[in-house]
Amino acid sequence: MSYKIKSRIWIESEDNVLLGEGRVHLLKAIDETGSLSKAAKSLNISYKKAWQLLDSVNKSAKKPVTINSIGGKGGGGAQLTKYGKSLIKAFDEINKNCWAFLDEQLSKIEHL
Amino acid sequence: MSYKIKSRIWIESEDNVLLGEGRVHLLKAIDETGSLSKAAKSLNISYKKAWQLLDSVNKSAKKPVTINSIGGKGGGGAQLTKYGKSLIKAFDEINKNCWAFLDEQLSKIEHL
DNA sequence: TTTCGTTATATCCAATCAAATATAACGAAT
DNA sequence: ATTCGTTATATTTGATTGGATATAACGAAA
Repeated sequence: MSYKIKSRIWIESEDNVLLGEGRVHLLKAIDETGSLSKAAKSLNISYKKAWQLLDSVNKSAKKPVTINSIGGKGGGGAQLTKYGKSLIKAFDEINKNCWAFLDEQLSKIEHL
Repeated sequence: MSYKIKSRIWIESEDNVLLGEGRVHLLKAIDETGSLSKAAKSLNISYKKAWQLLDSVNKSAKKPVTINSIGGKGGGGAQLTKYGKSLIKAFDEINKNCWAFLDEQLSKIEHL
C-alpha cells in the first residue's frame, strides 16, 4: 500500500480566507437553492455556521459575492452575483489543476 | 491589492496523516537538536504535542522515521533514520514544486 | 394589518482541542 | 546506589469551537 498526497488550497484577501473548499460548497448550494437557510440544510450544517461563512466571504471579497434580501415573497433569499460565480469557477479550475499536478508528483514518493 | 493562493499538502498512509508541514518542521528540529524535548522547545510547542506528532508519524510510516532512546548518557534522545530523511526530502521537493505551480495559476485570478 | 419564511443576531450549553502539570521508567555515568 | 535528562503517559484545567435555541427585523402578498 502506497502513500497518498493530499492537498487543500484556498484564496486569501488581506490575510482573511476568501474561498476554500467548504465555502465553495456553500456558495454552490446557495446557487442551487436560492437561500442561505436551504443551502445550510442541504449541506447538513447549522444556519449559524453557514451565515458566518457567507459573511466572512462577503467581507473578504472585493465585490459582493451574494446579494441577500430580507422579507418579501418567500421571506427573502440569497443569490450569487456574476462575480461570485467567476470566483467559484476560478477556484474549481485551480483546484482541479492542483490535484492533477500532485498526481504527477506521486512518482517522487512511490519508492518510499 | 490582489488575492493570494495558499496551499497545504500532506502525505497520508491508510487514511492517517504521515507528513505535513508541522511534522516536517518537528522532524527537522529533532535532526538538529538530537532530542524530542529540545525540538519541542525550539519550536515553542509543548512536549506533549511534539510527542503525539512524532508518535503519529512513526505509527503511520512503513518504516521507522526516528529512533528514540530512553535513559543513558544525556538521558536519551531521538534521531532521524535515513528513511525519515528521505521522506522529508521528498516532501520538501513536492511542496516547493506545488508552490511554484500555484504561482503559475495566479494569472487565473489576477483579474478578479 | 396579518401572515410567512427568510436574514441577522445573541445566548447558552456541550464537546472538542490545546496547554500545563505531574510522574513513572529508563540506562549510562559517576 | 545515586544522579541526570530524556522518553512516555495520565490528569486536570482552560480555551476555543460548534450546536441548539430563541428572537428581532424585514418586506411582499393576501
